[in-house]
Parts: sequence; C-alpha cells; structure tokens
Amino acid sequence: MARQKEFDPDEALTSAMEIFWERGFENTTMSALVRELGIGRQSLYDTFGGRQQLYEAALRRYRTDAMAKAREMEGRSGPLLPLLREYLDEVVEEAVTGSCAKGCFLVNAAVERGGDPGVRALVVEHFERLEGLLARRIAAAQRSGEVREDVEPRALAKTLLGVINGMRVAARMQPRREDLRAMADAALRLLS
Amino acid sequence: MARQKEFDPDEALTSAMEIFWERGFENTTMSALVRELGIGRQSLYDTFGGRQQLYEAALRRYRTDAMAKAREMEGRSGPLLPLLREYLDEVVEEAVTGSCAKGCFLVNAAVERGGDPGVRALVVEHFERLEGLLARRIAAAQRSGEVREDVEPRALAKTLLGVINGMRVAARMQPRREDLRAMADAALRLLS
DNA sequence: CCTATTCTCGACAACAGTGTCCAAAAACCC
DNA sequence: GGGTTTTTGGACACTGTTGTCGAGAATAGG
Repeated sequence: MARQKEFDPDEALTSAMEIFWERGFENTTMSALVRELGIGRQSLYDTFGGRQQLYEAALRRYRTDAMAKAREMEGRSGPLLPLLREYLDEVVEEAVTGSCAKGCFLVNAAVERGGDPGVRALVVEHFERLEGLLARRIAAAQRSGEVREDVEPRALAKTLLGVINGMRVAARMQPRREDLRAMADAALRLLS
Repeated sequence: MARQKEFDPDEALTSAMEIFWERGFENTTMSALVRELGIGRQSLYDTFGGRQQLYEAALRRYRTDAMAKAREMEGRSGPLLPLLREYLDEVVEEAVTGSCAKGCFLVNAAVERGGDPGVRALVVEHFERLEGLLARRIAAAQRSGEVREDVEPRALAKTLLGVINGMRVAARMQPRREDLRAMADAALRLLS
C-alpha cells in the first residue's frame, strides 16, 4: 500500500517523554524534539499531532508505567513495610537517575501546567488511584498490627503520598540520593 | 530634581510576585504584567530590568516573607506541636488562597526552573535554612519528650518538610482544604 | 518662569517558535 | 515496471514576545 515509517513511534514517544520530563513543557520546543529524536518535523506532527498532544501522550505513557509499578506492589502479598521500602527505593532511583534532576513527570506537570484542565485531570486521577491503592494496603496492615492504628488509612495514605511527592520536589532541587533515602527511611519508621 | 514614579515599586513587585506565583515564569509575559500592574512597559524595565530579573526579585521577596513566618515560629517558646500546627495551618491557607491553586512559589520555581542555577540556588538555600531551623526545634522537643526519639532530628525535619512540600504540590493539583488539613493532622500525629 | 532630569507611553525591530505547504523519495500492490 | 499512497525534509507564513527607541509629560530646583 504505502511507505512505512522509518522510526518507531513508541520509541520516539519514550524519548519525547524523557525530554519533556527533564525540561518541562515550555522549555521543550518542537524544533529541539525534531533535532534530538532525529525525526522529521512533518513526521512528528503527522504521528502525534502537535506539541500539546505529544505532551499529553507522554504524560499518559508515564502514568501507565508508574501505575504498573504501583500495581505490581499491590499484587504481591506479605507484610507492607518491606514492599513500601522497595517501592520507595524505586522512587528514589527514578527521581535521581538521568543527566539532570528530573523528579516525577506527573508532579512536574501538576506544578507547571496545573492550569490546563486536561493535564490536571490526568494527574489528579492518577494520584487518586494511587492514594486508594495505598489506603487499602495500609488498612490491611493496620488490621494485622503492622501499622499504627491511631491515624485513619486514608489520611495516612495522603501523607505518605505527600512525603513521596515532597521527595520528588527535593530531588528536582538537589538530587542527592542520601537525602532522599533519609526521608524514605524516616517515613517508613513513622508508620509503625 | 526630577519627576517621581507614579507607582510604588514595592507594591508592584508584590503584584508581580502573585502573578508569577500563580502562572509560573513561562506563562507570564511582560505584556501581561504591563497590563495587569497598570504600569508602562518602559517603567517596568527601568525599575526591575527584564523578565528574568523581575522573576528573581519576586522569588526573593517571597522567600523573605516565608522565612519571616518561619522565624516567628522559631522565636516563640513553649511546646513544639501547637506551634507546628499553627504553622501548618498557615501553609494550608496560603496554598489554597487566591483565584486559583498557587501552591508555594518556591516549590513551583524549583520544579519549573530547576535548570536555572540562580533560581535553584535561591530555592535550595531557603529550604536548607528551613530544615535547619526545624531540626533544631525538633531536637529540643525530643529532649523534652514531646517528639519521638527513634528518628534523628535532621531526618525528621527533612521528612516534615517533605510532607509540607507534598501538600503544596497537592494544593496545586486540587486545592481542597480538608485534604491538606488531613495531611497536616496526620503528619503531626506521626511525630509523637 | 525656565531648565534639567526623570518618568511614561506607544511604536517597533529583532527574534523565536508553531504548524503547514510542497516537492521528492520510498514502499507496497497489481 | 507502473501507479498509488504515505513518509520525509526543507522552506516558510504567521503569531507572539522581548527589550529598546524616541517623543512628550511631569516634577524639582534655580
């Protein structure tokens, strides 16, 4: 029928995501993406349909990956705290890895583009799901006596998520692994 | 000698700060500032010297105000937890007040312009000071038995700051007072 | 009242970035 | 091999933004 694309759209989206993640929306021009992805301008527009749409696609992909990690944690049984430690370690590594401080794409998006309803909805939805997931696991851990019971699960989940996002912000200022680990350790200790 | 300014530079800086705070750097054009401050373009450039410099000046002003609030808390004696509650209440109100979700200017700046060394330094310095201040008060509260002693003060301070910044991020996504209060309550409960 | 200095306002040059157009090239099917 | 469809790459129109220029207005001092 016709000519086939010379690049892999999925791979391109991943690269675009990393660039948007590091530099943010406003500091990422289409020209830069064309240059760094090694894809023609027109191909980029044809495939993804413009900067805003490409950004949202990148955000969706990040969100899917992030939720997969969280669900993987949910899927496993056993005590909560070791699972949480593992999860937090991943959060730290992700926030620190890369040429510069990236933090978390969703947090960055919320801060930088909270004004955009589409972006905001995308972000809010993710964190609500994550909070629900955490709250359920925390409630179970409270019943088994692993987590203190003087704070209700929902509030504990919100606060834990707060620490996690605080870690991401801290990582964006200064990606020092030991600082983030200290926060993670303390947060876990406080739960019991 | 000469004509005097028709506007108050200090007041103008305050307004500019609020606008940068709400919309961020890239989404705030000089033309918009000229329009909304009611000041001539040239006057703005003469007084503040360009967008980047105006932004940094606004950031400095915010930082000064924020540190003043923190020091006010430090100055007062008595048990720590009530003071912290008061402080957190202020944080919540500040993050929620305004026509839209503002969060914290410094957090926003760190996320949006972490790439700029000047901005980054400004932000890092502030949070380091704040962390030190908190750590000192927490250490004292530990000695008096008000705060649990199984986590060292520095780590506790980092984590508390993490929750606070997490609250600011949450506020930027969805400025719901009850959610932020729940986080603040839980964080305080976890300290004891 | 006059002069010197500073402020104010509209206009604008220079620049950067987005999204589109068009011609050429490439792949697939007949 | 020819025709058709799609991709590709460069050029470019258009828009929006920054920072500056020059003329005119306002104020303080002589």
